[in-house]
Amino acid sequence: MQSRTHTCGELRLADIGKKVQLAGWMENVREVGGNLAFVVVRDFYGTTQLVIEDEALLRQVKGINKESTISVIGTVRERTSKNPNLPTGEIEVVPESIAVLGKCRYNELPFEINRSREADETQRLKYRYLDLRNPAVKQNIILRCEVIAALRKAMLEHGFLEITTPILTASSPEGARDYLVPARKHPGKFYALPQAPQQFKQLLMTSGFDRYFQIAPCFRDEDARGDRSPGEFYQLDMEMAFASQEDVFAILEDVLPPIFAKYGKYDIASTAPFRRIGYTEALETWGTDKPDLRIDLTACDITDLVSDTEFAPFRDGATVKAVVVSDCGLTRKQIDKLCADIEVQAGAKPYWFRTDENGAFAGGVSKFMEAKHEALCERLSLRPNCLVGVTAGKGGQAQKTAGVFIKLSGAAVPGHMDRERYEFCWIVDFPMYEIGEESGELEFCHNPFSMPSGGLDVLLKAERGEIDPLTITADQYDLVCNGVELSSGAVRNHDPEIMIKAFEMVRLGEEDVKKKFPAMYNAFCYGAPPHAGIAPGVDRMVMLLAGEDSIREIIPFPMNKSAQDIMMGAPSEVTAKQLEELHIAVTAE
RNA sequence: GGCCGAGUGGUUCAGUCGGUUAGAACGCCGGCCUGUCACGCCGGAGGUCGAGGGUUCAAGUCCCUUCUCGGUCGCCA
Repeated sequence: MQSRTHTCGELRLADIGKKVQLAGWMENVREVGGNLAFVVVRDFYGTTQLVIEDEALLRQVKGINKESTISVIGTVRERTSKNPNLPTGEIEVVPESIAVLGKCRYNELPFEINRSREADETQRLKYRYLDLRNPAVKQNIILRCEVIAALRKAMLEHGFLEITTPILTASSPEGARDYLVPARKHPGKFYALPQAPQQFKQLLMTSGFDRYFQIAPCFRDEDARGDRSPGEFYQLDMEMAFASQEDVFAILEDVLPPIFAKYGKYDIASTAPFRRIGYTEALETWGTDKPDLRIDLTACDITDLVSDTEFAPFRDGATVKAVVVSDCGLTRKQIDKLCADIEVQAGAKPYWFRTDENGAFAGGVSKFMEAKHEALCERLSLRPNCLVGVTAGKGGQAQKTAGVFIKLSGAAVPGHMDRERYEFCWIVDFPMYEIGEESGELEFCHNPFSMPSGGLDVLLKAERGEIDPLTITADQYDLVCNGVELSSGAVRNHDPEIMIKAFEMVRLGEEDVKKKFPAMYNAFCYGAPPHAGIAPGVDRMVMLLAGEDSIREIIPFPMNKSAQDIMMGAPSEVTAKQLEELHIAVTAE
């Protein structure tokens, strides 16, 4: 026997008179008097109204708890009072019989299904299967599926092969904290879940696969953020042989804009070529390596103008940056709140002053700036009614604070942010090395797989002291959208000789390379193609497309901030027998 | 791990300067209602104010400790 002839989102005026069978969740019952009542049935596809006109049926319906699943056999009828807001609003079904398929045993739920987004998040996660009944919550999961399908289709069309790589693999010595899996057959040894398929995809290149991609699960044991799920996440991981940075950019500039235009909450998306911004320029101009280009504010260096003022934070070698927010109508109270929020995020206090309607300096640190009135007006193009954020500090602190000032004031002051669009940019020319804060010595800045721009020659020059190693950049790039780091990639270092030299710069050598990346080093000794790749985060992409602020809204079964799955009870204790088989002793209390 | 915020019926929240019986909305239960669609109207049940300690004649409110959740920084090659 058929379980249903139509879905709950399907019936229209054209179906009038048909005998149908529907199945779904009993969402609501509205009794309006006499024996007249309306029942809303919901399934994946929509809702359909049943009209109850019969005393026996009414009594039966009143005995069923909401959210039970029911099966209905009845006849489609035109409504006498239609609801234009619903796709099925012109018809209703007159049931002849209703059967309960799955009883909801509770007449009170942890939250109301259609308002679950307002409920406490812990409750939502504990009862995620109920939360997901809410069509608005479900929609993000549908979007996720559509986006992944579109990405996969586009990658295949561009000649990429999807190849899966191991989930149980070896711990990698660099990067994030690993998730470890004890090896039963090898006491004292552990597998690790991959932080990314990085080494496998490079090995695939060495094997002669020309274009690889994978919707790859990645595991990192680091603390969560609003835009960072704890534990696990997915990347559109890709790699191309005999390819340069330009080839990688061309692929993503071709693949992403149509998907953002089609599935995004906003209609406007950058088209190729995306703007390219040097890493150093990004820090100086926007105070961050992930600028939100929807905001029209930038930072300007005023160190030379204010280093001799009476104000201590601007003196003694501090860098001072200014951010001009024109046409600022914020009250004193609002400015204080803004600065307080900035201080929390930046870890340093921002200063400020403003120009009044006549262009005179007022408020905040204005009395220290007055001496340089003319020079500041010229440097910053100050007009009346500007708010000027001033940030100061050693090293990158002034930049960082200015970056947060731009981000928060751009969102807070009307007229400086065009929200309804997707603004992409590439951040390029990352430094290869930096001076480590703890060691005080030269260290890799990002990852050691990247090719130094200029290859072996620049490394040799640095070794001979002809150039400062800190000026060496890597062929490494980030893709940023609306202030979110979507992706990080690089032209890889495929040459063992350059690899060793790159390691020697940080006082390591061939043995260290072999020890840290044995498979890759060995493979590269057998003839490797130059190759490059990138790995956009799928979760963050869907989050941007859905216009959500929390990454948990676009993950079917997310963990909470503390990396717990309250619904499943993970992580959990295991039996003594399991531990014994794994040769594991738990020392924690 | 640091900092900030939150925790009050099933849910979301209010609760003034510490002062009588801790309120509202939604949900739930009962009654009424013949075209509702966030149905409406009347009535009712439902609270260890996260936990522990303290100050006080008196604590949801003040103090200390602690737990949980969220945001943020550290961290995330």
